[in-house]
Amino acid sequence: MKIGTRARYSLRFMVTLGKLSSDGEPVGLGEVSRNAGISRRYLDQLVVPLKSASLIRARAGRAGGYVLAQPAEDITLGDIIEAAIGPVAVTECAITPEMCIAAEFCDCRELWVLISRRFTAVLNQYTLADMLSDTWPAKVRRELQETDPGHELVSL
Amino acid sequence: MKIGTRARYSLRFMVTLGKLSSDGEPVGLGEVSRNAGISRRYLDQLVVPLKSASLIRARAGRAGGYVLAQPAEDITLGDIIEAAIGPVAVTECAITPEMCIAAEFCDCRELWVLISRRFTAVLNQYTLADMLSDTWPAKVRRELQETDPGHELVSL
DNA sequence: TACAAATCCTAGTGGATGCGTAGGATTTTA
DNA sequence: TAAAATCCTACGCATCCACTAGGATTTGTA
Repeated sequence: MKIGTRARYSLRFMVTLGKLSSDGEPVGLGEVSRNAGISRRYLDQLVVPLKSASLIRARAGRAGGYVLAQPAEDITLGDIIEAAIGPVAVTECAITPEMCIAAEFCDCRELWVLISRRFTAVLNQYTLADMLSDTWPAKVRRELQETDPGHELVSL
Repeated sequence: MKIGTRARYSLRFMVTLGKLSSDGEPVGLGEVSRNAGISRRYLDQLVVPLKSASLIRARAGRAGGYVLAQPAEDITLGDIIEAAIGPVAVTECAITPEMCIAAEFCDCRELWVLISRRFTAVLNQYTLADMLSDTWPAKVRRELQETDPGHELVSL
């Protein structure tokens, strides 16, 4: 149930782009590639859906590159992930109830819906600006403490 | 990032077993297979880790089958899923920070940890007994209303 | 106007993983 | 002793993922 590189790299791309393009000048994929540790060729592809979703704008040609198409405050993490891989859900039946409603024996769908919503809730709660801020780690840590105290499996 | 059949069927298996074995007599895989809509051969495999985790007990031989090894109240959904597919996390780096800590450019790990914990929090919040109760759908619905009101994408 | 540097578009491929089947050995009860 | 169940290992197939590749097009600059 792991999230694949498409979503992960897309997010990392957006974060990196946000860092590098603070002056508003377009940033080339080569530079992002070096800074984010993602193959340039692969970035080529990842960028397509982000552009279709109007999260970034491209300038072709020499001295071209990409810029955020909206202020980072207006781009939620959900926007990014959904653009990258489509609707976020933990099972197919959480998106398309008809697939499972016929199967009267399975009482699990409610659970998968609940988990899927918790998932998207986090994604919609934060924006790219949150991740760009240097208080980001502290913010997450605080959130973890509040909602899930006394859990130290992952140190963070 | 979908959950595979291993986890989904394992949960469905446990629910079905709970329903069928209320009298304490072992239930054969054939019967579960018919009731849960899962291939008997496949169940054969799914059952192994559940047994290792002491969630079910087997009786071999004729008139054998499986029983819950603990009261349904004591089996959390997290127990089941973890037995089926191992630690629940949305990325590898959420489990093994060392994998990513070297990469100083990626600020995404915190997010994946947060989401993973939200995931497991739901799983640990409910038990098999919850799912066996006929108030289960209502309970989930209430939970959704409270934490995420005004969200009607999936009807449930 | 030519060149360089960038985006853009479409395939294709190798590997891994997931899903399920299959055969048969072993245990236990009737 | 036969039947019905668990138990164990292997394998096959399909699908998806991650990434590479080649080249076309756009655009700024000398």
